[in-house]
Amino acid sequence: MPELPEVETVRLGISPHLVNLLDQKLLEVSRRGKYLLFRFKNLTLLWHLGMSGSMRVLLTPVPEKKHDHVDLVFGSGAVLRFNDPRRFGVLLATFDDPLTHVLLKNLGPEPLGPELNAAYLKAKASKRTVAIKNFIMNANIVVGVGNIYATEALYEAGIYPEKAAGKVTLKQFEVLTAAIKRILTQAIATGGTSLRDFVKADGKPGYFRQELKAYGRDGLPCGRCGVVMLHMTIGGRATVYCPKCQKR
DNA sequence: CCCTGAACCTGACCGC
DNA sequence: TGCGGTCAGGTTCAGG
Repeated sequence: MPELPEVETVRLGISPHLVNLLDQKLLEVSRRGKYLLFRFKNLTLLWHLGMSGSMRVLLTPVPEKKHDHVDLVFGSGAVLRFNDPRRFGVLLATFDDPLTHVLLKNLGPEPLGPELNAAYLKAKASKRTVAIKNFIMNANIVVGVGNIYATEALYEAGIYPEKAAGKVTLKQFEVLTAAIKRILTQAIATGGTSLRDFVKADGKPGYFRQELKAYGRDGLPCGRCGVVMLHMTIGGRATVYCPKCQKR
């Protein structure tokens, strides 16, 4: 453990660069994939919620709860409080263009923009043997499609989740692309999916859970054909599918 | 380069 | 009530 001289050396080294650095306006909160970007004049905070992170805006003081890890305190007195039981979340500052940061530079296109389309996915999937579910969950291919929404999108598109990405047809990618965009858009509109931990900034859960048609419905009848939905594990993640509606 | 599986961490839940 | 095993919304990394 560093002793006093080492601590003092650190203090002298960092102070000239950092004093007053954070005493500035938050200009914008944007998003790239699942990363939140808090843009200030001289730096950007990159903040990822991991598996279990959530953020609350507190306008009046509130006692800390278990797994509250970070407060971002504003001049107004408002506090942005970060809670993350599993601690897979990430918070770091970058002083360069955040989009060139190692965590962001290799990310694929945003799913709701025109860059995500069937032709793009078809080209990227060429010759690849990985399951289509893993493929669309790969942030280097397209960002923002996690286990819930990959499961839902493949169900809606009628594609067997373990089908090799390279064997998915252009027509299937057209249907899949439309499904991803529709599902993500609707999930955003309903505040996301709350399974246990997740709450919105106002402390309330999201309501997309009641719209889920595949995720978590193994053993229940398919809403389209009535056949019992099945469970499988792909890439270590739970996957639910309809054996009749989802084509291999 | 691609693919797979393990690792990171804590808590909830289930069966015994 | 307790214990052990399993599982969970994401991402990175080692090894083949």
